[in-house]
Order: sequence, then structure tokens, then C-alpha cells
Amino acid sequence: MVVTRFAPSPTGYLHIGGLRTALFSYLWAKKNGGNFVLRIEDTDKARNSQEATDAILKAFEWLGLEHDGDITYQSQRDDIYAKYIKQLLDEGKAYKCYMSKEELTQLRETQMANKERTKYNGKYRDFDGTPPEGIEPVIRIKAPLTGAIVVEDGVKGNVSFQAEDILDDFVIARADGAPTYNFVVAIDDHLMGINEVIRGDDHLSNTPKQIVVYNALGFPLPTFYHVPMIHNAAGKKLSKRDGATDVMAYKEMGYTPQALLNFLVRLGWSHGDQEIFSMDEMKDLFHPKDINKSASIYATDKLDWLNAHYIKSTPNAELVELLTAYDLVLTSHDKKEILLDALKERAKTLKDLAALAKEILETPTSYDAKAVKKAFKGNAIEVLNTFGAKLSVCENPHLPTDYHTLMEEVVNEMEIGFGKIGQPLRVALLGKMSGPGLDSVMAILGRDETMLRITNAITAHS
RNA sequence: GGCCCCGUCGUCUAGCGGUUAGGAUCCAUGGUUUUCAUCCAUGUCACAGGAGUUCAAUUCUCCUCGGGGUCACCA
Repeated sequence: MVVTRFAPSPTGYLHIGGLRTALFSYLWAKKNGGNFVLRIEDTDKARNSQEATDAILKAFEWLGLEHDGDITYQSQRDDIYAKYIKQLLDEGKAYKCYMSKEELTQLRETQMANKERTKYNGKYRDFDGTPPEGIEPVIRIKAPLTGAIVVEDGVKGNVSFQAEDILDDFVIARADGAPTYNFVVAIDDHLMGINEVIRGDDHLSNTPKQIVVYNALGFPLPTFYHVPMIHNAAGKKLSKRDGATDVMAYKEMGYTPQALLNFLVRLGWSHGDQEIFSMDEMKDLFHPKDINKSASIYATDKLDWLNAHYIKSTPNAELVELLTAYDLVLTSHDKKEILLDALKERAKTLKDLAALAKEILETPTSYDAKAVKKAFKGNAIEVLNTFGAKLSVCENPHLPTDYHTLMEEVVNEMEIGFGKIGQPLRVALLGKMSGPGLDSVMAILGRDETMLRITNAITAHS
């Protein structure tokens, strides 16, 4: 059984990069009929907050990424970590280090001055004398001093590190007893049954340390997949300073979960030439072997295109639901089908769609000057009058075709082109030169509102 | 700086020794549309550089250059 995880530290909102690794983990678990579990890494009490945890959970809920089982909170597992620390101490695989912070700093400065790599010198590794007074020791793990540590990575291949290059006896428990990250990650992943670890490749260089812990504790290694970073336009790691990286901001901007997920799954992963993936297709087709090795730049052109695509293919009933989040309530509007059919092809976002609908539904209070100049020349007023007269005596116009017939009659009787009626009518109804088909607009508005707008325009421009 | 990773159109990517280097997006043009948008068609644009290996390299190897990540009693 494949078990994957997402393990955020609750220091802020869920961001785009985190979401993508979470999505990959989720898909890989689901493809294999396995579990996707959540662990909140809230050991840094100074920086963590409940609000951040809630925000992350809320984002997952919006996107429909459900985790399996209970959420694990590292802050509640101190006794577990303590047990393993004691075990390593007892087995002689870890030891107490009494080096003071000052001495450690001194050591580093000397090493830097000599252009050496900064690392702990192993002073207390085999210490059996009397410990110095007044110093709370940290616990360090005995790391191998030489030899290669190979990370067998499902994305990057075998990555080999030399112990002497990167390892020292790193701290697994601080002076106050609190365990450190690389230690607890290994324990939690093992205890939670996680056997496939998908995470950002900024963790690749941490992995040898975690392997040291796995080995010391006798835990089997999971399979690692280190996915490349997402960079900003400047080519740097995407950070909170890069603007819209809060996942929930995409909801506010009017993106659909489907579009965002589809966009993200194609960032660093592909399946041939396919661009559009339903959630079912993602679950079916995703495989970490198809994750590419190089970082990608976060550019949202394609997200807009995908969002427009999904809006176009979303059933109107569903759109009505979604649009309530953008202050547009169409539930009782009898022409909502016509309205949404006319508008969903022209909106990049749900927010756009709501705005577009409001524009049509609200009687124009001003007219675009350029449009007026272009449309209201020649006999435009006369054309509008003629159309208005026909409309006022028309029996119960209802569908776009009813209005279209009326327009055709005017065009034929006055022997004019369609543009001669279309342009002034458009400006009268919408206040500008662009918009959906006029027959649809009039059907949406109904006869009374249409008449009102025509009359208003004639008054304003004759 | 040490260690590690990466390098195909502006962007996301396909390619897994032999291709006119493909798709998508963006941009441009044309068509459709009374308008705008959609949609359709067409077009512009890429293998970082240099050595090898090979009959043949975008593809394999090495070097250079470039970019990124990481080096805590943060996670």
C-alpha cells in the first residue's frame, strides 16, 4: 500500500509550490489506491499559529484534496521523540554534547577563517569524563565520518554524497530537549507508514541526514521523489514576496479548483502532449517517473487559458452556485441560462463573469463617448425609434429569436445593413460597443427594460 | 566558498542515436461574428558553448559557462 504525505509547517497560508507537491503526493497515493496523509510540523512554537493551520486546511477543502485518516501534529508527539532519543543514547548511537554556544561559534569562526567547512568537531563523541558545570547538553547523533550516502531518488536518479563533505554529528535534540527537524521527519514518516516521500528538491540535501537517522533507528528507507522548485520570473525560488502565491487568493480572483489543479499538475509533469486533465485522468495518468528534473517558472498565461476553458465547459447550474461567491445571485433569474450561455465564453475568471453579468443587468448610466460618436450618426435615432415602435407592439417577445426577427424586420423595411441597427442598439442597451449578441441581451433584459434603455438612449442622443 | 541539482521556442513541455525538433500558451495575421469575446486556420520563435564517442548526436561522456538549491540548538 502506497502512503504519501504532505507535511507543512504552519507558518502561513498554503502556497502554490506546496500545493503542487501536495497534489503530486495526493495523486500518486490515489492512483495506487493508497493513502494521502497530513502532518502538521508545528514544533516551532514561536512561528506557528492555529490560523495558519486552519488556512491550509481550508485551502485543501476548497480544492477538494482530501487527506486520509487523522491529522498528525508534531507538537503532540514529544514523548515519542523522547523515546527514540533515549533509545539512541542507550545504544551509544547518540551522545550528549556539552559544547557551549560560545565555544561552537568560536569553532565555526576558526574554521571559516581557515576556509574550512564549518562542522562540529566531535569533541564529545567519545567523551567519558566529567561533564562541565552549568551546561545543558544537546544530543548529537553519531553520523558516519566517511563513505558515501546514496539517495536513490525517483526523480533525480541516484545522488551520491560523501559523508566527509556534508555530514557531522548533527543535533537531534536541543538543550531544552526539543527534537530537531531532520530527526523527527524520519521518525514520523516511518511511524506513519509513509513509504513514498514526494517533496521539493530543496530537501534533497537534507536527505542524507535523514538517512542517517533511518539507519540508526533501523527503519527501512522510503522511496524519495524530489520535485524541482517553482521559480518566479527572476528565476528564484517562489516566495511570498512574489505576489499571488496564496492558494486562496486564486479563489478570490475567480479561478476554479479544476483550472488551478490542472495548471499545477502540468508544471514539472507531463503526459505526452495532453494539456487538459480531469481529476480522474490525473489520478489515472500521474506517475512520478514523468516528473521532470528542472525547475519551472511560474507564469500564469496558461492558467488563464485553462480557467477560461473550464468556465466554458461548466454547466450553468453549477456556475450559478459558484457565482454566489462573487456577489452574483442569479438563482431566481428566469433568463439565467441565456445570460450564462452568452457570457461564459467571454470570461477568463468567475469574477469576470460576475462583473460581465452585472454590467448587462444594470441599466447603463453613461455611454462610452467613442461608441456614441460611431454609432449615433446618420439616421440612428430613426432606426431606434422604428425598432422601439415594433417592440412595443410585439406580443410577448421571449427568446433571442423573437428579438432577432424584430431586428430583421427593421433592417428589411428600412433597407439598411445589420450594422446600422446593431451599433446604436448596442450602445443604447450596454453603453458601449462590445458585448454579447443583442438578441440574447434583449431576451435577458425583457421587453420593458429593453424599451427603457432604448428610450433613455434616444433622449440622451437626439 | 564547499557539496548537490538543473540547462529544448518568451513561458509550460514532447523527444529517450537517424525527426522538415512536435504540442500547448503567448504574440501576429486571416476567417467566422452587426461589435467584442469564443471558435477555426496560418505564421514567428528553441536544442547554452566546446571537445570527444559514433557511420550518425538535442539525445551518451567530459569540460566550460549559466541558473538554482543547501550548508542552524528553523522547518
